[in-house]
Amino acid sequence: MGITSRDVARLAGVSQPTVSRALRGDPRVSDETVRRVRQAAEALNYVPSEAGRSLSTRSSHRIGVLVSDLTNPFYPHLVGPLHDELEAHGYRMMLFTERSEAMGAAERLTDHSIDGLVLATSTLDSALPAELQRRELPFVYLNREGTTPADAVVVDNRLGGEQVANQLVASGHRHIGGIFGPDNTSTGRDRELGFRQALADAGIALRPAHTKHGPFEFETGRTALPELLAADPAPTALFCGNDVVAIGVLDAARRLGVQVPAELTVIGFDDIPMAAWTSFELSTVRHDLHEMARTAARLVVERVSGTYTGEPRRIVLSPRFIERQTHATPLDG
Amino acid sequence: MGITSRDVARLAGVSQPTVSRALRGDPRVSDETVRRVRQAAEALNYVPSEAGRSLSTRSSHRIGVLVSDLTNPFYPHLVGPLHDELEAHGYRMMLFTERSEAMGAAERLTDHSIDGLVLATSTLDSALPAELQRRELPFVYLNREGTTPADAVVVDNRLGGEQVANQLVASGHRHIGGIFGPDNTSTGRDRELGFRQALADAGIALRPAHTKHGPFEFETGRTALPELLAADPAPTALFCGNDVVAIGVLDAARRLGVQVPAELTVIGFDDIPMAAWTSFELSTVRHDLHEMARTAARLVVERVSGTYTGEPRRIVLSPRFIERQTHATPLDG
DNA sequence: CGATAACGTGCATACGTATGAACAAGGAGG
DNA sequence: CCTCCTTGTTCATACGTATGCACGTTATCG
Repeated sequence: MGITSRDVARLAGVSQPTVSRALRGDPRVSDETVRRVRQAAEALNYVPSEAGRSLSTRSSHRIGVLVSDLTNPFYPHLVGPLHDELEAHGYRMMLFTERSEAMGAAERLTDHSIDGLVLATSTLDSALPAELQRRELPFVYLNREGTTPADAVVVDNRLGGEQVANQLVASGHRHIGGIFGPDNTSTGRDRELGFRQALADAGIALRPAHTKHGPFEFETGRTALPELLAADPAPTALFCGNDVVAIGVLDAARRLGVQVPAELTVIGFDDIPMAAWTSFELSTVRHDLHEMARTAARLVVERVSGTYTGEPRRIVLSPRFIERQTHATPLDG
Repeated sequence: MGITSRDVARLAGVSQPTVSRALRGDPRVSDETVRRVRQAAEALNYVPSEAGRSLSTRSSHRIGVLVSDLTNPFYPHLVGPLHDELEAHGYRMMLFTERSEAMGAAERLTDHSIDGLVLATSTLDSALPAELQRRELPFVYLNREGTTPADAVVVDNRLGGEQVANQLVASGHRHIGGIFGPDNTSTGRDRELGFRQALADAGIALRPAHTKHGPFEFETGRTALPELLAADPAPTALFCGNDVVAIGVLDAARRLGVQVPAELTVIGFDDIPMAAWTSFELSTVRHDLHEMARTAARLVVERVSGTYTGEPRRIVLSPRFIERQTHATPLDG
């Protein structure tokens, strides 16, 4: 079986509580005792049991992170900084990769193995946030936000959508299309909203035949492109829900022999590292993924530690248009 | 504070142990009592505390999975199936993303928050496996294996390397190069070994100026290509340590204006989904990632549950060459 | 009808750690 | 010389669940 603090106590010739205090740096323990306990712990390879500690302190010092699908290249770039920032605050990250926020997710999250949660893939219609609130598990929205009020760290997605629309209009595009994210995500909805609004303000129509909706996945872009190009007139520019979708479009364009950007302008959103690959050189909307993740970590830590107990906070980061090689004036301009 | 089994017991008018038994499906509890307990638990939103359960049963029903870097597209494809298969066996996955198997990793892994571990990124010179063995934490090597004996699920990497060499030779290539993985990984080493052996058997030299080593990352391929092409004569074919490296090479080739496969044949290893994208159409060596992950999950579950207690097992999966569009006969053939 | 078995439930306790309170030993001050 | 404080340690117990064992009840059989 495992080594317990009792074993260490026996070897060091002290009581179990003294072992606990010595190793946790309680100032009431004498230096000499600390030395003896440390030595004994070392000799036995003692590692305190997290289960015991959690039970006793009623806190696990772990923060959950819920993402949907790690094979989507977007999420790993969020998870890394989250891990590091939580670590820096003395918390450990516990990653949950629920495909869907399925039945039972709330139960699994509230079994006291985490003190708080970062929701990175919440949908607007999800029942999970309300359920978490009811069960009093502190949580923070990251990237996407839901309808239940809670701390949130997001990008100004409307502004990003506007920036893209303005760029396209300024470049002379008049047949503009969009492959938007799911309606039940705040990111998908707001990017589309801002984009549509700015186009409308510029007096440019966005035809239904030039738009699609779909999950933020490679396949969405890949399958959408041929369908959109079948429209008459075909769009000369496409705004994609995020970079992963845009890269799917670029991949499909290659397959179809469509020249980008000569025949088609493609714009993404997020500026993940892959967007900068020579194979894609994707024009996109950049925001600071790392900063976003770090901020979310900070907020959730403040919640679980009780450092902050006030009203929900909403941190909004600013996006910026990044011009690369998938962006040009239209042939028929 | 949280709802405990005592609260449920009080509401249902039974004792705490009965609640435990009722919810865990102990056959000794009467149907009527089960019904009452269930109802009370439901009404209170009771979720059993994992910490309490772990402490009492001395097992967490959690399996750790240690990977280095999730932004490497290879790993998410391993993690997904692992998660599902562990789930199917009644275990939960706990993902650890240590950048390095740093000091203290062994301690964090042996704090009894996991019953066993899947090592997906072990290096040959790592001290971690030996340390885990000393601390008696069951573990399984996945994809890569180490020197400390333990269950392992791997690909026949030597055979894969041989297959690539034979293909290149059969296609008429004589100036062949390689961008191999790190020497301290079993995958890097074995693929290189098989490749070199088969070339030697065919009487074809592998010049030092045509080879490089580096981590299994995009950047490795991207930076290596120009250096290798500077050799005289330049290689007409390159075997890459894995797909991610090969995609880095393809990306660099695009930047340099090198035509693939007309001027350069590029071969990868793993057949991750991205290899099949139109943008790459990478010829590669396929093995069953999902099967590999599922098998590792099975082995580690057998270990922690005590179903299997015998000698270490080594499961070897067979690779198969997949011909796509980055593979042709050389111009100077 | 009494002995016995089968069934259902409660009691006591273990798991490993942390912590408030009690306590022992020693030193300072009156 | 007694009191009071300081310092370092131990005692007792809590945390929430699971489980061996004892116990009570009812059905079963001789």
